[in-house]
Formats: sequence, structure tokens, C-alpha cells
Amino acid sequence: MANWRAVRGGPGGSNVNSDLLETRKLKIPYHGLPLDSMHFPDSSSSFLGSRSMVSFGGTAGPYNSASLTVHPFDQEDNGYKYLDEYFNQTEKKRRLTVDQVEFLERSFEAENTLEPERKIQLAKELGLQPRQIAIWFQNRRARWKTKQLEIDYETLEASYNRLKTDYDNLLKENEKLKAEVHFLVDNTLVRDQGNGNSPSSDNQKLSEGSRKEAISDTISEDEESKVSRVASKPEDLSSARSDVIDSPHNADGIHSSYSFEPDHSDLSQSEGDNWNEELLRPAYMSSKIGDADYPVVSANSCYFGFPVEDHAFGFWS
DNA sequence: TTGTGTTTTATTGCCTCC
DNA sequence: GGAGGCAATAAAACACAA
Repeated sequence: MANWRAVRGGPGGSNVNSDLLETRKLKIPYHGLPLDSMHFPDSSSSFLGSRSMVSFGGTAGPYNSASLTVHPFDQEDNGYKYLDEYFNQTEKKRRLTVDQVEFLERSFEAENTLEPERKIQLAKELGLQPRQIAIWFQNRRARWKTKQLEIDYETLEASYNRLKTDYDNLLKENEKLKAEVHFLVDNTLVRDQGNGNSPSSDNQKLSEGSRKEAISDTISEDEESKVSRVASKPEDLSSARSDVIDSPHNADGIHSSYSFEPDHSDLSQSEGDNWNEELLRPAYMSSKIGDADYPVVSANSCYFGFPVEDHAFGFWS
């Protein structure tokens, strides 16, 4: 595809502020030649005299200026020759030099938008068309945006991974705590039966199965709702996690719901709306059951308040 | 040398702002 | 309606492996 360039002119000469627009109005082959700079840019430009404007399909690699260091019009004797060559090599795109790109990069870092005056200034200094400067900035903004999207994606991905890890850990801890409750309930029931204790009047109202189910359901709903809240509110993760673990009644980190307190076992006291809590408390909230000592520990420990010999169950690995 | 993938330069059409 | 920005795209320039 040929490059296209607008013909500027008419009274008042060129309109360097509308390079792109004019390109769309009136199209003639552009061919990369700065036609309206036939009067060649300011010779004070540090970039003139280099390969800045012309690359006639040289075989040199990028940024290798060896074959591109001579401006076609620097050598008067060959002026027409180069001009002729220029028009005969019209379908080539020309890459900017390293110096030009570095200059543009610095300019872009300072300000990524381009006022008309600045565009003209850059064009003069680099010996390029204002239109080329505008295009370069446009493309550079597009590249910057793409890069920024990549960075944003990576940041979000890292954040997501952290949250997921925390969430998974909370789920595991929740499962562990539920298992602990099940085990303690079962252990208590076995102990009661082994001691030949007849169920209290309250216990008679509930089968063993329904007791466990009630306990399990109560804990499950509470804990899972907390976990869900934690997962849905990442910024409150630490505090929410603290809610799960810490008790308003226990500042030392012992789980309130499952904390081990002195045995006040008397199921006959459990009545009314608090029956679940009362069912739970006497059975496994004791630090002492019978003659056995039960260490009071946090949920992170492997003891969970039952005799050391009970560990032979292998329940806690 | 050649095929292929990537980067850079440039065009086009559409949109918004004034 | 002009001016300029942006997204999509084309195509040349380039890198690199086979």
C-alpha cells in the first residue's frame, strides 16, 4: 500500500496543525518525501545530515547508520541523482533513527500529548514532518496504553491470587474446626454412655443424631457466613479473619464458640432459645472432665482440649 | 536464504470537543 | 465544521530460527 500525503498549499501556505486531517482530504502518493520541506529544515538541527529522513531500502539492520549517514542532498553533485532515487524508491517506509526515537521518547516522558507548537518544534529539531511527529505520538500513546493494561492485569492477577490463597486457607480452617466439633461431640457422647449416665430430661428431647446435627448446622452456618463475608470483602480480610478466630469474650485468641471452659455440665439448665449454646457448653467446653486434665489451647493447636491419650485416635495428624 | 513472527510507521474511519 | 484523538488495520522493516 502506498503512503499518501496531502497536498498543502494555496494562499497562506502550509497548515502544519492539521497534517493528519489534510491527509484525508486530498490524497496523493506521499512516498515519505517531505515535499513541503524541499526548502529543508533548519540546518541547525542536530539530526540533519544524518540518516534521519531517508532510508533507501538499505540492507543495514535497525539502528545501523553505517549505510544511512548521508543525507541525499548533502552532496550537491549527487543531488538530482538522490532525488531521482528518492522518487524511484517511493514505496519504502523509513524508520526513525535511534537519536530521533530517543529524543521523542524523552519528549513523550515529559508530556505524552502534543500541542501544535511543540509538534512543530520537535519536527524542526528532528528534521521530520510534523505529521510524522503526530503519528509517532499517537502510536506511542497506543503502546503505552497496551503496556499499562498489561501492568494492570498483572497487578489484579496477583491480588486475586493472594485473596484466593487466603480464602482457601480460611475454608480449610473452617473444615478443621467443624471436624473438631464433631469429634468432641462424639467423644462426649461416648463418654456419657460409658459412664452409664442417663440423659437429662433435656437430652431426652433430642436424639443424639439430632443434637449433632443441630450443633453442626449452627456452627456451619455461622462460620460459613463469616467465610463468605471475608471472601467478598478483601480489604477486611484480616479483621474478618480475626472475627472468626477471636472471641469477644476471649482476648487471648481462644475460640469463643469452641473455647474450653470449666465444666459446669448440667444439661438440665438448658432451656429456651439458648438450647443450642447450652447443649454445646457442658459437653466439650470443659477444661476438666472427670479426673483427666484437658489443656486449654487455641484451635491452631493439635490438642483441642481432650486428654493426650485420645490422640491415639489418630484423628489429628 | 527463506519463512515466520514481531515491531514500527502510516492510513482510515469514527468520535468528541469547541 | 474544523481539529485532534483513538481503535483498527495495513504494510514495510526487522529479528531470528531452520
